[in-house]
Formats: sequence, C-alpha cells, structure tokens
Amino acid sequence: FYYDFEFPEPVGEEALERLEAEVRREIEEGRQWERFDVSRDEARERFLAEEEPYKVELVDSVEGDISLYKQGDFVDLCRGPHLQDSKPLKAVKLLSLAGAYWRGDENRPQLTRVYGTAFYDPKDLEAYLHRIEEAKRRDHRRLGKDLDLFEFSEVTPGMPFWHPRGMVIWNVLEDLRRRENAKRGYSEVRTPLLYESELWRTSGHWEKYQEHMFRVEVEGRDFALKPMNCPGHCLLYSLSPHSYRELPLRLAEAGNLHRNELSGVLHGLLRVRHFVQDDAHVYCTTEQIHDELLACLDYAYYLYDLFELDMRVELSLRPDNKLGTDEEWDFAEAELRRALATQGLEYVESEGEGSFYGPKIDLHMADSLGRSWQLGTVQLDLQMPKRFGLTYQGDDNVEHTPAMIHRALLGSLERFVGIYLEHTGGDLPLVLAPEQVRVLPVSERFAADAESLADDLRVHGFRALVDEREETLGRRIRDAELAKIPFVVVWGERESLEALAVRRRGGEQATVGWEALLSELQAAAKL
RNA sequence: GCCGACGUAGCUCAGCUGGUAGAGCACUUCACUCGUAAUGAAGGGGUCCCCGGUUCGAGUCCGGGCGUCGGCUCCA
Repeated sequence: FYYDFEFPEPVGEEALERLEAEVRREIEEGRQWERFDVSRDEARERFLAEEEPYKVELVDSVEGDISLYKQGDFVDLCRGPHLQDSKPLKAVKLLSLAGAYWRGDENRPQLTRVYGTAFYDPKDLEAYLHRIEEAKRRDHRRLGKDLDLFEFSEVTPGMPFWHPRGMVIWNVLEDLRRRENAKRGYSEVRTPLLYESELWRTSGHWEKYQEHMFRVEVEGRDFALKPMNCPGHCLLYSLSPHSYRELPLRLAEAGNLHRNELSGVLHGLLRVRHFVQDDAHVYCTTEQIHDELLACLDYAYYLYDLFELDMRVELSLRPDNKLGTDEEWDFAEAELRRALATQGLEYVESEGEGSFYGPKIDLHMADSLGRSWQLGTVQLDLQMPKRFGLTYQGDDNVEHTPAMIHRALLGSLERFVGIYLEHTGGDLPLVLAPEQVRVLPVSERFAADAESLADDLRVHGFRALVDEREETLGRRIRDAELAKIPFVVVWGERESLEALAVRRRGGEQATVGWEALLSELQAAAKL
C-alpha cells in the first residue's frame, strides 16, 4: 500500500524503525482506501499542483485513464488492486531500506525504497521470517565455510581460494567436462591470459568493457587480462588457414578469466572477479548451425539431468548497442528459436538482453532465496568471425566467413558449485562429496582395522578417511553428520567384513557385507 | 559504482553512558577406551578491519578508506 511519510534525515535504520512504528499504529487505528479513476489530464494537474514531478512523469508515461487511491487526504497512483481496509492486516514488518534508481536508470536520481511485508496472521509472518532463516542455512557461503570448501580474502576481493575439499568437487566437474568434450568432438586448447589492448579493440570489448578489465602496463604497452576466451580462440583460429573439411571446429577451454566487477555486485561464488567457465567455441558453416545448436542444448541438458537441475530458459534478443545488421540478427534469432523448438524447450524472450555480438539462450537457476542466476549460455555470433577476419576455404574454392557459437554449460564452475550447494543444502551426492566414507573405530583398539578398511576403499577409488580422534563414538558420529559425509562405517567388536555397520547421511543404519557396500558405492559414484 | 547496515579469538557472537577485552564452539594437554548427533578437567590464542582526528585515555566518539551483507544498476 502507499503511505505518506515524511522521512527523517538522515535516512537510516532509525528512520525505518520510526516508519514501522507509525505504520503499525495507523493499521491498528484502522485505515480505508478508496479507488477512483480520473483522466490523464486531471491526474497530471493534481500532481503538478502537489509538486510531485515523479508522479507527473508516471502519469505521462501511462496509457489511458489513471486509477488513484485515497487514504484520508492522501491520494496516490496505483494501478490496483489495492487493499481496501487495514483491518485484516495483523502483522507488518519493514525489512530493509535500499537506494533504487528512478525507473531503473542509473543515470537518474536514486530514491529510497522501503521493503516490507504484511500478513493476515502473525503466525504467517513468523513462518515467513523463519523460512528466510532456513534459507540462510543453505547459503553456499555458509556451507563453504562449514564444509571447508573455499574462502575469500580482503586482499583480493571476489577471488575465491579453493580448499582441498573444494578442489575435489572442482576436479570431479573438470573430469566430467573433459570426458564429455572428448565424447562430443571437442578439441581442448589453451590460450594466453594476457593480451595487448589491440585484441580487445578488434573484438569490440574494449569500447564497452575496458573499465571492467584488469589492465597491466608493461614496458609502455597496454595489456589486459582476458575477461572471456572468445577473442583468444578467434586469434588462435586466425593463426592458420582452414578448410570446410575441418568444420565444425569445436575449441574448448576452461580458461581463467578476470572481470573487475563493481564492488557492490560481488556475491560469494555466484559473482566473482576470477572464474573459470566450461567454455567452448564452435566454428561452423551456416548449414551446420542448426545441428550444432542442438548438440549444445543436448549436451547442456545431459549435464543438468545428471545433477537433477531444473533450468529456466531465456532467449535474449538484440540489444541497443548491437554490432551487425538487422538481417543478421533476424537470422541468428530465428536459428535460436528453431533450435529451442526442435529441442522442445519452453522459454521466455527477453528483448534487449542479448550480447552485443549475438542473441543467446540463457539457462538460469535460482539460489536459496529465489534469486535467479545464469549458469549456461548458448550464443550464436555472426560478428566476431568477421571482425577477426576468420575464413575457411569452401568446396567452391572460395573463402567464406564461418559462424561462431559460444557456449558454456555449467557456466562458471564457481557459480555452478555455489548454486549446486544451495540446491542440495550441502548434501552432495556421493560423486561430488569431498569425503565419501568415514570409518569410525569404536575405540583405539580398532584403529588399525579401521585404517585398513579405509585403505581398501581408497584402493577401489573412493575418498575414505578414518576419524581416530579420542572422542566418544557419539561425538564422532555427530561430526561426520555435520560434515555431511554420505557414508559412515563403524568398526568395533561386533563388526566383520561380512557384517559392516553402515550409517547413511541422515541417520539410516544398516548392516551390510563388504561386497554389498562396495557395489552400492560404485553404483552411486557413477556420473 | 550507488543506498542502507555491519566489521571484536579459526567460527558464532557479547562488551551499557570512553578507563586499555569476554563466552560457546574449534585448537592443545591430561584423564576416560567409549556402540550411532556434543565425556570431563586444565591450558594456549586478540594489530578489537586499516589510516587519521578528538581526549589524560578510544573496541566504544568523529572523518576518510577497505571489506562483507541486503537492495539498485551492471553482468561481454
């Protein structure tokens, strides 16, 4: 609802508290809101008289008649519907203050936005706040600390330090990437981290993104760390001549990328300044575009299915600052739509959200608080190859310009791990669990046996450790549970290889033989 | 970058109106040799984010910076 409030200066938490008290008081006293429609001119005149330039602007930008709502003497714009009476409101909480640019434009003034929520039942408010608290326990930044996966340092903001346990996850993903790339006809390449600014001018990134690049001056020459792999790949392509027989040429590289993101947007692993994408660029003929797009989407969904992820699909169309002609964009957008249709994917279209060199299919997932993050992307680019003068010799003995598909499927590995931690709440499947099995000797007497059991597991390729600390069994069970270890094997007087005491994450217990345990682990560890 | 909040031990946090720092967990040592989510005792550990100012004296007050969190904008 709208509320007329003189904001105390300075705007801050104290103001928020005062506002909340005021709102509570008014609601308790009871307020009514009444709707009435007026013509645009009438609305305009009213807000002009009130010296409300923002409201005048809103009136001017709306089509047709205007609906207003009235509370006592206070009248404001509202498209409606609007609550008519405050009586049913039983719980109100103002959550936070934030600056928000007027009409979402950073070049315009910033107004103070108040976030709040209201419920018909105080219990619902409590439940809502509880849900937010719960979500915080799934926060990947929390889990990264608790599970000893990664951390950050003030000395290099936005650049993760991966701990040994985090690297286990990383390497599993990296192995998967290598294996599937090999299967799907990609060639692995490796390109430099630093390039002279000349390269970025050629690609067009310099003009748009130079403030966001890490620049290095060496002996009077201006270098920049690569913020993406594509120009390097184009450069690589251009270094030797190509025949149509080589196409499609699929170049893959999990290169280290640096982007100097604005300090205010950094967010754990989900938005970082140093990251690695499971990146690849496919150079192909026009005729090959469709099949290559399909192969990319197929590959992407193969990965998402492995991890049981539901992606939101967005088709991002030509932006204002696009390179190339409308005809090229018509063609590229149509190709992406056709691929999505063939693949049978539901998607929403986003005008103006495409990259400057081409439209893209973006694959999004939500974090624990419902915020949406882009993971995968498949982009069709007809511009970079031209800018880099890339060619291939056709069967007609004439030089042609190839098309280029940019694709990252998990997206950045950092972001993928972050989102996946939130998705699973840290209960990683066996394949990704840094420590898969923990063996607990009941007492010191059984330590040697426990160690040899863990050894056997390691020989079979599992990540198994023994917790030999002189702590009670209960204590070590608890620690294993908190560390979210998928399998705990207790070894003592009563156990033998025929009868192992196996506890699964969550508390379920069973007695199983060695062979059975091994085959269960092997089945679960397959990716 | 912008708006708001926050920054104290490895972690989570307490520290009232300025008098030079504390808890729980973790860690170390000792005792216990243990049966499915916390055994007990003792001990070590701090540039109170950084720089400057006010003051006899600053974790505490003021200014600037850095970082983090929630939004906004951005995301090649």
